[in-house]
Amino acid sequence: MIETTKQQLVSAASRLLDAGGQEAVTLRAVGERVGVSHNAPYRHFSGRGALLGAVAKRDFNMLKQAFDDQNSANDSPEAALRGSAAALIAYGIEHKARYRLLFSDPQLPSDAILKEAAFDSFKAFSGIVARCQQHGALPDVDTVSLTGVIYATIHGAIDLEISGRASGAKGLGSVEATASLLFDLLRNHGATGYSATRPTLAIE
Amino acid sequence: MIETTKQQLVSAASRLLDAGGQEAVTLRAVGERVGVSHNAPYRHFSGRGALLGAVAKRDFNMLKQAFDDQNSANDSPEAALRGSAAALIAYGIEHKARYRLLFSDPQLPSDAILKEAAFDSFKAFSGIVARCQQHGALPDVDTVSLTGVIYATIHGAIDLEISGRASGAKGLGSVEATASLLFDLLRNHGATGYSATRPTLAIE
DNA sequence: ACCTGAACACCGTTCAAGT
DNA sequence: ACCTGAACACCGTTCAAGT
Repeated sequence: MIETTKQQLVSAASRLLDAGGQEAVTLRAVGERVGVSHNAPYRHFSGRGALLGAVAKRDFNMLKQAFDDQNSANDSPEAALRGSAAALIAYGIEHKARYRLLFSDPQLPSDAILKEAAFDSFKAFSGIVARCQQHGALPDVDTVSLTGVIYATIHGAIDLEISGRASGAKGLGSVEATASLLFDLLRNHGATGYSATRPTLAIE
Repeated sequence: MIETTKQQLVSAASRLLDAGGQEAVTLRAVGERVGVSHNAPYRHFSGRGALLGAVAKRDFNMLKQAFDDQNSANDSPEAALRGSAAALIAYGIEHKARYRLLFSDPQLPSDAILKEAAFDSFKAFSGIVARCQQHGALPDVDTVSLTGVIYATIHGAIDLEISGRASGAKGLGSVEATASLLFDLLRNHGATGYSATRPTLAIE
């Protein structure tokens, strides 16, 4: 399965994000990796922003898949929730610049297609939260609002971590510990040694 | 009280952040606002990054002051907590690019002085959390870890909001609603119509 | 339909020079 | 001590031209 030039450009941009962050993704560097000139990308994307948007769309789809996989692989809804959180955290830690592109970059031009991909991944996560509520593992409040709290907490913890804000002498635990504490508190202080299924991510 | 050239450069950078975001803060635009050449800033800062660091330090100090003010103005610890959250949220909404600079920009060069300013504001917030725990308004777990959860949630909600990620058809409530729901849930589902002292921010 | 090379406007930074 | 103007390397983007 060989990649088209367009797909190669997206892959090259993803690798450059991992290697050197946003600033490393210049059209000249992307072109060089693929073996085309620095303005060949304009034949496939309207500009640098649209290329980054394509990276984001691809990763949103992979995250949705990871959430769906957790949902299928775990009989316990709480295990699916913790496993999904772990998958998102792993993605953030291992692909900092890409995580920020998807969840934190205000410049990212989001067309309808990208918005849909982002919403689909959110829906998959939200569905797991709803399952937890039905099993009594999470409080019985409005599902979307509750998902908002959980999503915000995990995102905030990841973002503070990968932006270096948590590394100060703040004594903050790992991102996993923060997420785990939230889940425990939402279960009414029922601290457990619970361990979710180890997440697998099909992201290069 | 006239500003020194150095202070004028910091103020100009802050206003440019508010008006046009990070990309609008070019040394040429900063210099023009102050009435100096585009490389005059190098006489006061080691470069663009250090100038932005000075903006961040100033704002961290103002936020610490806002938290301390909330702590003094409210007899109820929970009112101080909700007021501090509201102050942080208001700063984020009204100064999006500056908020991101302080709490989310991985490029921001953080020397020891800036780290200390950031830590001091975190400590002020953490002290309010501790007061809430003593009054039974928050669960009796490790204070720093609990502050980490609360801080992550508020930061995550603000960041998703100002990066446009919450505006999709996700049905998410306002940032205030997300923070308020967290506080309610941490009090064991005790939903209240609680209203904190309106925060005031001494930020231009 | 897809790509190239030159060119343009813009940027951060450096440096020699001025007061 | 503080500032200026020219210059450099780099960038995204545009455009005329090639196949």
